[in-house]
Formats: sequence, structure tokens, C-alpha cells
Amino acid sequence: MGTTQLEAAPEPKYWHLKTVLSEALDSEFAVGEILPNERDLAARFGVARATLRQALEQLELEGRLQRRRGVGTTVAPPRVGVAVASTDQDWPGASGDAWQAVDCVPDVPPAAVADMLETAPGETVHVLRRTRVSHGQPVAAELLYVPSTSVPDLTAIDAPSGAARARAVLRELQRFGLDGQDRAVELGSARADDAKELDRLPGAPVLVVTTRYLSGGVTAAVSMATYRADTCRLTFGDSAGVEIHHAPHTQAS
Amino acid sequence: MGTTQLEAAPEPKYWHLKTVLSEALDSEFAVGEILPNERDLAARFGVARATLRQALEQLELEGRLQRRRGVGTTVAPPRVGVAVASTDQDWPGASGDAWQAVDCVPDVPPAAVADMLETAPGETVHVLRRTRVSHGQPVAAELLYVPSTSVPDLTAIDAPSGAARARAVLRELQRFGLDGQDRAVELGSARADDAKELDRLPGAPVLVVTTRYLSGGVTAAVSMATYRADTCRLTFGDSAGVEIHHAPHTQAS
DNA sequence: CAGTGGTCTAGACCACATC
DNA sequence: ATGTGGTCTAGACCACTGA
Repeated sequence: MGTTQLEAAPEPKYWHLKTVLSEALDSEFAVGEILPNERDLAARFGVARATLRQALEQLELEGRLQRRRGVGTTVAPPRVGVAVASTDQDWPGASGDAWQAVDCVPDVPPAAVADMLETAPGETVHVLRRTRVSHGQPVAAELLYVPSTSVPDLTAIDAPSGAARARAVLRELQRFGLDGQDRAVELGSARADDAKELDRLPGAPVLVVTTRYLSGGVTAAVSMATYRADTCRLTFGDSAGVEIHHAPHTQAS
Repeated sequence: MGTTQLEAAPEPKYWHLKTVLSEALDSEFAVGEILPNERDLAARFGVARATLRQALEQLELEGRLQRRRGVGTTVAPPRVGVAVASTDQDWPGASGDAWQAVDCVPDVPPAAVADMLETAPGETVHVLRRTRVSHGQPVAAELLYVPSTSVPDLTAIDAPSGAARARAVLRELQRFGLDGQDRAVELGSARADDAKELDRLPGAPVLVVTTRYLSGGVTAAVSMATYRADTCRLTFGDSAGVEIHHAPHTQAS
């Protein structure tokens, strides 16, 4: 006998921990409630703090928890549905869109964007910064790249930078027909500037939505929007209002 | 004097490391190339292995690296664009779609899905499993929930489970008109079964795409597809063929 | 088998928020 | 000043891959 081990489960501790915590969150905690601190939790489960943290990290990634330095770990509300695309297509800045212009400066776009815009290397474009707020919380930060050729009639009357300038650029865009747009979504990590805007630490997971606006057979503008991955569910179509019971993903087999 | 420190950079080591490695990847490594092992790299940069791993983790999250236990860390190819929705809407299983039916069993759907389908609690539905392959690599695993009412004429002739059964269900679906569909995308972590299918470890980051198929005013089917977040860029519209230079996100200020 | 990445520990110190 | 989460260390052992 001796080594009789019905323990056929080489399941990592942090994984099991995550499952246990997840169930506890469902049954014993209310949204917004503060969990015991990490040192206590680790002691209670008989693991090192690093292991406990590995479990918390996953739960935060899944939008179940929210951790804030100096404050504590709280139970997160369900993710908010954020409408990224509806059936109608329209220019950014069209009346009623969810974004707020923050700034506008001329700058050289990153290579990937210059590619789509087919601008020359080193050529500057209008770079608008916009933010999006939902339920009182910032959910996304956007950089919108608009080449000068897309807003030929932009006058020098407006300020050379700032929110007013941004609004002027958006106004000029509306004057052209929008042929179509296409999008891509991928996982990224927040740059320092975006992180600040989103009230997260640099490196936080974000969903990066790249949108190309097509007009007159060319790409007239490119938007790169970074959404907080922990709090957002991006919706396409009419499903914005659909309520989700709980995290539709994740759980042990 | 004494404590003169021009070091005004309380930037975390792993963050700086990530930046350095990222630049090295751009300039000194080819896709598929194997990096030195973690212990060597850590020693080379004068940090603990855990710190080095924190940097590698982020780079893997961003799709720059691929790590495989027992093998090593390799430079990942650019993310593949995966078409999730085109302008045409169609049922799953329509000719030419990218999915391959694997299995079909009756089961009770998770609460969130039962909600959308408006099935009674405890009511079983057809649960199809499908996988999606791109460039020879598995990129997504799907669970498709189809209530019996959506396939009323499904005969008992077919096998009670298995791929043949799955194809029969899909065939029956095509017989009805599709009114529309809407989608949501969010970040999740791979369940054990999905992870196996995607050739990843459990807990790996995935993009969860939830699709509702509407027919006759009701939700006729619900699909929950999990895409590998490290290797996939989900595309909506006509941008599937667009080439991306490099990770359009992330980097220090 | 040797070598890889994956997990885990028990500490330490730091940055930050709050009282 | 206290308590929180965030970073970091220097080890250890395990699970897996491939020769």
C-alpha cells in the first residue's frame, strides 16, 4: 500500500482556489463588498500570498473582482454592455455618439495606422483623443487618426490644438459620405497614457478596437479604441440591452 | 548630498524589461526563433526569474511570444485575422462557414444561455461542439445551444450523439428564416475543455464571442465561441485581409 | 535522460489611500 | 501612522517535451 493516492488531481492550487473563491463570490458576497485582505485570505486557505494573488488575478481578469491599491479588493458588478457597432454606420462625432472629444494634436501615426491610411512615412495627421464614459465610469480611450486630406476645408481659425480643434475636425468629417467601415478586436495591454485615462495600472488588459472609416474608396480615418477588458462587454448589433446573469465563461470542468 | 538620485523612474522592473524585450524582438529575432531559457534571461538582465516571467507573460498576452512547457519560448507570428462577422448574416453550419462539427449531446445550458433562449430551468437543449481551424492551428472552440423547438423536425433516425447528429441539427436549422443576429465580445479565461481543444493551458486568455440567432421573433440558437486571445484578431466587416505591421497596442510612453 | 516552462513558498520592501 | 495591494527576491519542486 503506502502510496495509495486517490488524489488523481494534479490541479494547480491557484486554479482550485479560484474555483472556490468564485463560488464564494456567488453565494456569500454582495456586489461592492470588500473581501478580506490578501494576507488574511492566503492564511485562511493555507497558501502563500503569491498563490492567492494568482487566483485573484484571474478573477479580476474575468471581471469578478476589482482591486485597488491602498483600498482593498471588492466584488465587481457584472460587466456593462458597451455598444461598439449598431446596424447604422456613421462617422465618429456624429450627433448622439457616446464619445467626448478631449484633445487634438498633429502627430505621426504608428506604422500600422499609416499603412491603413496610406500616408507617407513621417507624414503627420490630426490625432484626436476621445474618451467614453458609461454609468459614470470611464470605459474606453480612443486615438482617432485623421489625415489632412480627409478634412481639406479645416480652417486655421480654430485653435491649433485642444478640444475645440477636435470638434472642428469631427465637424468637417461629417461633410463627406461614409462608404463603410470595418473593425477588428484584439487583446492588448494598456499603454501608460491610456491606463491613466481608464483609471487602471499600465499593462492592464484592454480590448483594442480598430476601426477603419472608408470614404471615396480610401481609408479616410482610423480609430484605435482601448476598452477596459475587466469591466466591458463589447456589443455588436442590437444586443446592447441584454442582461447577462453572470460571467458566461470560466469555471472548472 | 548622499542620496542624490537622478533616478526619477519608479517604473516597475518588469515593465521596463518588457519594453526592452519588445524592442529586441523587433530588431534581433525572427518569427519562430527560440529565445534563451527563462533562467538564463533572468540572469542576463539581473532580475529574479519571477520578474522576468512577469514581463514574458505580458508579451505573450500581446501575442508577441509563445511559450510551451518542455520546449521553450518562441517568437510568435503576427496575429491572424479571423472573420467573425461579415455583412451577410447566416445560420451556423451554412455552406462555407469556417467551423467543423465535432459532437452533439443533450444538456442543460448555463443560466445565462437559458435566459437568452427563454427555456425553462433544467430544460435540456442540443449542445453542439464545433472547432475552427485557421492556418493549420486551432483558433476557436464553440458551444452552440439549440433548443428542440428550433429543430422540430429532427428525426430520431440519426445517432443520438456524435458529429453526424451535430450536422443533422445544423441542417434542420437552415430550414428556417434568419431574422438577424447580434454579438458580444468579452475577455474570459479558457475552461479546461476549451483549453484542451485550443492547445493551451486552462485559464489562458480567450475572447468569448456570444452570438444570438434570431428567428421568428425569438432567439433560436445561442453560440458561445472562445477564441485564443494570444493568436487571434477578430474582424468584423471586410477587413479580414488587412495586414497589420505589428502589435498596434502597448509600449511605454 | 536533461532541459524547458509551470507552480509554489516565505519572506521583504514599496506606492498608495485613508484616517 | 496604518493598512492595502503591487513589486521583487532566491530559492524549491513538478510536469512536460524531446533526444
